[in-house]
This record gives sequence, structure tokens and C-alpha cells, in this order.
Amino acid sequence: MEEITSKREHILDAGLHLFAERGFDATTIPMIATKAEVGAGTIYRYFINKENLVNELFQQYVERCITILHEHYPEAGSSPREQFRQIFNGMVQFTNEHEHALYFIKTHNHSHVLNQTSRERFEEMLNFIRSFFEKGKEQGIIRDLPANALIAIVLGAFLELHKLVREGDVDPNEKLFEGVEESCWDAIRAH
Amino acid sequence: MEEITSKREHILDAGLHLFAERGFDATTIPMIATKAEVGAGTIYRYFINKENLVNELFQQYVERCITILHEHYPEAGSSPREQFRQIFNGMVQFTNEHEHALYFIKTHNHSHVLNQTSRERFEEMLNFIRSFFEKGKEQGIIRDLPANALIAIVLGAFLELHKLVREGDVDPNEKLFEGVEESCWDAIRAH
Amino acid sequence: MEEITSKREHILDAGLHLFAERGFDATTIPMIATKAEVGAGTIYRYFINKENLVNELFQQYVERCITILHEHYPEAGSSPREQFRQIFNGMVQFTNEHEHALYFIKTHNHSHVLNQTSRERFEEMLNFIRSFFEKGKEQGIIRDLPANALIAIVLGAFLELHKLVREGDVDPNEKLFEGVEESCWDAIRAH
Amino acid sequence: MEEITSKREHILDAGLHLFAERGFDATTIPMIATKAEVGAGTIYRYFINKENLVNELFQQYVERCITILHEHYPEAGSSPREQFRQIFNGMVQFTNEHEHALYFIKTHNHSHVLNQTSRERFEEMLNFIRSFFEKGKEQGIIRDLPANALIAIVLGAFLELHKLVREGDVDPNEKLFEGVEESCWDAIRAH
DNA sequence: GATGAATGAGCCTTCATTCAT
DNA sequence: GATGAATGAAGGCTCATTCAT
Repeated sequence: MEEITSKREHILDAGLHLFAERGFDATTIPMIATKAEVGAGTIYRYFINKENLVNELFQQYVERCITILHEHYPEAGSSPREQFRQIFNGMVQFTNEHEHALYFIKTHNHSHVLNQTSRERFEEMLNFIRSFFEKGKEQGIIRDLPANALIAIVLGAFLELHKLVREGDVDPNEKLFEGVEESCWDAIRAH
Repeated sequence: MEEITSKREHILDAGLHLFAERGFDATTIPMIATKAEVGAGTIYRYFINKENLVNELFQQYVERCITILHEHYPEAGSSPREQFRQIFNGMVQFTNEHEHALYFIKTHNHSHVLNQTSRERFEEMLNFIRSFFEKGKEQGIIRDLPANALIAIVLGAFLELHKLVREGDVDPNEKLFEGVEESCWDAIRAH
Repeated sequence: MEEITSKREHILDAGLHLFAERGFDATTIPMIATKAEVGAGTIYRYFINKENLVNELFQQYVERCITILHEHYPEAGSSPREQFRQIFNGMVQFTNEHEHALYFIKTHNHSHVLNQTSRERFEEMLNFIRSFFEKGKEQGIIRDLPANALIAIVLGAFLELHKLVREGDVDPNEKLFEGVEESCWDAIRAH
Repeated sequence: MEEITSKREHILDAGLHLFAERGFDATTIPMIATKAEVGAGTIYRYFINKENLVNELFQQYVERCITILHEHYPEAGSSPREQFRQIFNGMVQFTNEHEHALYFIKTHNHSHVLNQTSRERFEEMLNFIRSFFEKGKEQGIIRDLPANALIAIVLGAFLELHKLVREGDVDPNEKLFEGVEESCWDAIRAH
């Protein structure tokens, strides 16, 4: 999906895959170097250290996620149901473009290696999503529950689904995504 | 919640907390020893090695979780709605008794350190939960979605909620749990 | 062969076997305790530490070896050939009584754990043997070579032979010992 | 004697000295690193682990010893007496070139760390030496004793002699080596 | 006196990081 | 700029030694 040109991007891409698959602590610099097809020392020309690399990666993809969400942010006029579908489709699109990104973000968002900035960026993203829920709650359209719990339901369901797809346990057809989207909507909408 | 008596249990308890908070690879034996208030060498009187410790822990809590689920398994006569409530309450009780257990299980169930037995025990637990969903799906009461995705929704929501409680961001009152339980039910029930 | 009564002797005996078979560094205190059928802590009631144990052992058996050599020391009147036979038989008897003793002494006499006293005792024993060779050299009966080299020949041959016997590679009959004794004598006698 | 160029050879050389002087178990990786003037981690760029290092070393020197013995293997025509002198001189040359090698081989040939290949290489070397003795025994030139005992006499005497030389207790002149060689010959030849 | 559970120093080994080429 | 050989700090683990029972 991604067009990779510079060594820096090769390294980031290799890091994303490995961190997502193995986690930060089980991923070694030589592993990243091998996958990125660069020397281990080269990584240190682009990143201060391993922590810096994972934080760059985290912030970069949180940023991109925010961008996509902005692009998919529903117009004021549309129905709440339609608005939610837009946001959900944003996540689908994001994951199509960056296969491991969302899973990486989810599995690392409480990691001990994330610095202040990364935590803030992530909070920013959450706030953005929360704002949608909060507005919906005010209008009585969204269920009156903590926004974080609502987000957990949606993200959890989505990522678990995607994991099944990656592992080949499930066929990623249109109907499936629609079903999950509907399920999530029913979970969060007021009844 | 837990009554801790022997050193072995101190070590298991310290391991549970640290593995849940930091993950297996970021948790060191000295960390566990310090938290358990024992010497580092003492850990090796009770466990062959670090891997053995994490597997013991994993199997022990999966076992306990299965036990609780069995105890809360709904009687045949009750309504599906009531049955789900029972299971959900089982999770609430389990988490009240073992604060980090479910989160630990969730974050380690794909870990590279789990041995065959651990994987089998976990699969057993999943099968138990799945059987409930599958039966419901057959009866047209539960939504027609992959069981794993349904489990993800329920577990994801529940664990996220519990995290908010642990971090003090939310008041763990009756109404909250009821709300989340209802949300999960709406997410999985057929409409 | 040995009559073992006290725990102290059990420990010494276990140590002798294990040090001879595995060497000092590859022998652990728990191993010795198990073989001696005592608790690990009990060893420290009789010996200050592991080094002390091995030195006690070394000195004890060097002492016994000296005693046996004294007992077998040839009378002045006998022929040099007969005198050598006496000494050789002393070694045979010593090894029959303490299977691992001589091998233990040989493999540990340059060990880094031996203290000054042990080294002195060993030197004493060597001097005793040397004195025999020196006297013989003066009389022109023994070959004019460094006494240590002569000792090496005799001890080396004898221990190697004993090892073959222990490992069952060779039948320990009268003829064999006589043959080796004769070989050694030819190696050291003047021609 | 040896010209040392690469780090790998520095490590091997340091290992040879220390293993010969202290034995495998009493030699630590930091000791080897210090003596080789490299970082401890560097050793692991050249050898999988400590066991691998000692086996490499063992096989390498057994190999070289076999080579030297081959070079010194007596021509068919020469007298048995002359043949033995050749072989003995081979050992002298080998030890001049690699001071600790033969002693290292002798003290480690029953070590628990040697792998199958090392044992086989050593057996190969023994067979080569044995074949000389066996042939001599068939011809009635060599004494009718187990070949291993004959080897023990010759190797034992030779190594003990060399130790005296190393420790400066004896002057390594021509006459000494000739005397020991003659002694060994008398020990093994039929009378 | 005897025990063995507990300890922590020190070992082997890995891996993030540096630096000469 | 790029590399990978070299390093040493730090982790997992063992085992000599202590000490409460």
C-alpha cells in the first residue's frame, strides 16, 4: 500500500510491523535493521535510540489517524446513524492503508516507553473521538456511558475483527464489516 | 482482595501485577522479587524459570475464570437476556476478586512465551464462552457475527471500563456496570 | 572398603567421589549433601566452606598416602628392584582402600583452591617419593633424570591403568599390574 | 611462538591458556575477555557460547596434533627405536609451537562439556597413536600392555617434564629430552 | 545438632549503542 | 552517509552460604 522511498521510511515501516507483531521489548534493533534492509548503525542516523523510534512511529500514526478521522468527520446535516458509519469507514480505510498501525497504537498506548508527547497525541485523538460521542450523548442519541467505554467497544470490536482477518480465520467480506458496524452502533446508541 | 500467605503466592501476585502493567518482556525478575519482598533467587525455588512463572500464572487464572463462569452459568429456564446478565456478573465478580487477572490474560493470550498447555486452557475458556454465543446464534437471539468478534466486544468493553475504574477516572457504581452490560447486550443481540 | 560412621566422614567420602569424578568447580554443595545423605547446611557444621572441605580432603588423603608409603618403605637390605616393587604395591594397596583418592590428588594438585598447607603436604609426599629416586640415582641404580619426571611416569601409568579398570575397559588381573610395574621399573632404572 | 592477528585468535589463545591453567569450570568469560583484551560481548561474535569455544579449541588442537604426528610418522624402513624417536620429537615440536595445547587436551579429554565431534576427533588421535603401539606389539617389539596404559606412560612423562620446564624448575636442554625419550622407550619396549 | 528455605553475589549471555572505516 | 564489529550494562539464572526453626 505504502510507497517507501527513503531509508528512514524503510526503518519506520519495519519497526511498525515488528512492534505490532512482537511488542516493543521483544523487538531488537538488529531485527528491525534486517527487515528494513539497512545496517543496524544506520537506524541511529535517523533516530536517537529505540525509544525515540517507537515514539516517532506512535506519534506519526496517531497523527495520520486523526487526519483520516477529520476527513471522515460527518457533515452537520447528516443523521447520527450516517455520521457513525462515516467514522467507522474511516477506521476501515486507515487500516487498509496501514495494516498494522491501529493494532500497534492499541497495544502500545499504555507502554512504559511512550513519552509525554506521545501520550498527549494519543489523548488528542481520543478527545476527537470522544467529542463525537459527547455531542451525541448531549443530543440523547448516544447512550449515557463514559466515552472511554464506548470507544473501547468500538475499537475493541474493530481490532479483534481485523486480527481475525489477518490470521485468515474469517473472510473479510462487505457483509462482515457491515455487521460489526451495526453491532457497534447498537452498542453505543441510546435505546 | 486476596489473602496472601506463602512466599509462592507473594511471587505469583507480584508477577500478576507487573506482567499486567508492563508485559512479560518488560518485567524483570528483580522487579518481581522486589515487589514480592523476596530475594531474586527465591523465585527459582518455586518456579523453574520466568517462562514457567508466567505460564503458571496464566493457567491458574484462566482456570479460576472458567470456574467462576461455570458457577455463573445460566440455568436453562431463564431468558437469554437474564443469561447474559449472569455471565457478565461473573466477569465483574472475577475482576473484583483478582484485579489484574483478566487484563493479564487478555494482554498475554498471544504471547510467544505461553506453552501448549496454557494455549489449550485458554482455548477451553474461549470455547466455553463461545458455546453461549453459538447457542444464542442458533436460536436467533444473538447477532450473526463471528463469535470471536462478539467476545472482543464484550471483553474489550469490560476491560476498558475496569481500567477507568482502576485509574479512578470513573466511579464504579451499580448504574455504570448496568449501563455497560446493557450496551454489550445490545451489541450482541439480534435486532 | 571404608567403615563410615560419623556424618563428617559421610561428607568427606561423598566429596572425594564427586571431586574425583567431576572436579571441584563442577561439584556443588547440594550434590555432596545428597550423596552424603545429609542436609546442605550440615556440611557447614563440619567445614568452614567448600574450599575448606576440599583442602581437608586433600590433606587427609595425602597424609594417608604418606603413611602407606612409610609402611611399604623398603628395608635397607633388599635389592633396589625389590624396593621398587614394595612402593608400587603400596600404591596398589592405597588405591584398593580408597578408590578415588589418588586420582583426586592427581587431578587437584594444581587446583587454584588448594591452600598453602595442602601444597606443602603434597610437596612432602613428593619429597618422600623423590628421596627414594634420589638415593637410587646416587647409587647409579635409577636413571639420571629429574625425579619429578620419574614420578610422573610411575604415577601417570598407574592412574591411567586404574582408570581403565574403573571404566571396565580392562581386566584387573595380577598379570596386568605386574606388567605395568615392570614397565615402570624399566622406565626409571639405569640401563 | 604463535603469531596472533585477529580477535578470534586472541580469544582462542586466551582460552587455551586459561582452560589449561584453571580448567573449564574455573575459567570465566570475563577472564578470557580480559586476557584476550576484548570486551566480554565480543567473544559471542565468534563463538556461540563458552561450550562452543572450548570445543573449537579442543578440536583445533587435536587436529593440529594429528597433523604433526602424521608429518612425523616414521617411514616403514626405519627401526622401531628410530620410529619412536620420531613420534616423540613430534610431540616436542608440537609443544614448542603451542605451549599449553597438549596439557589442555589431556586435562579436558574427559570433560563433561566436550561434544560428540570433539570426542570423535580425540579418539581419532588416540587411534593413530595406538596403531603404532599395536603394530609394535604384534611384532613383539612393544611390551604386551594395554595401549592406553602405554600412551599414559609416554604422555604423562612428557607433560610432567614440560610442566617442570614451564615452571623453570628444570633446564630444557637436549640431554633432558633425550633422557626422557629413552626412559619412555624402555618403559614400552619389550624386554 | 540438623535442616533446608532464603539470599545475593557472580556467572553466562543478549542487545542497545558507539565509532572506526 | 552507511556499515557492522566491538562494547559493556543489565537480565536470567545458579549456587555457596546463612539462619530461623
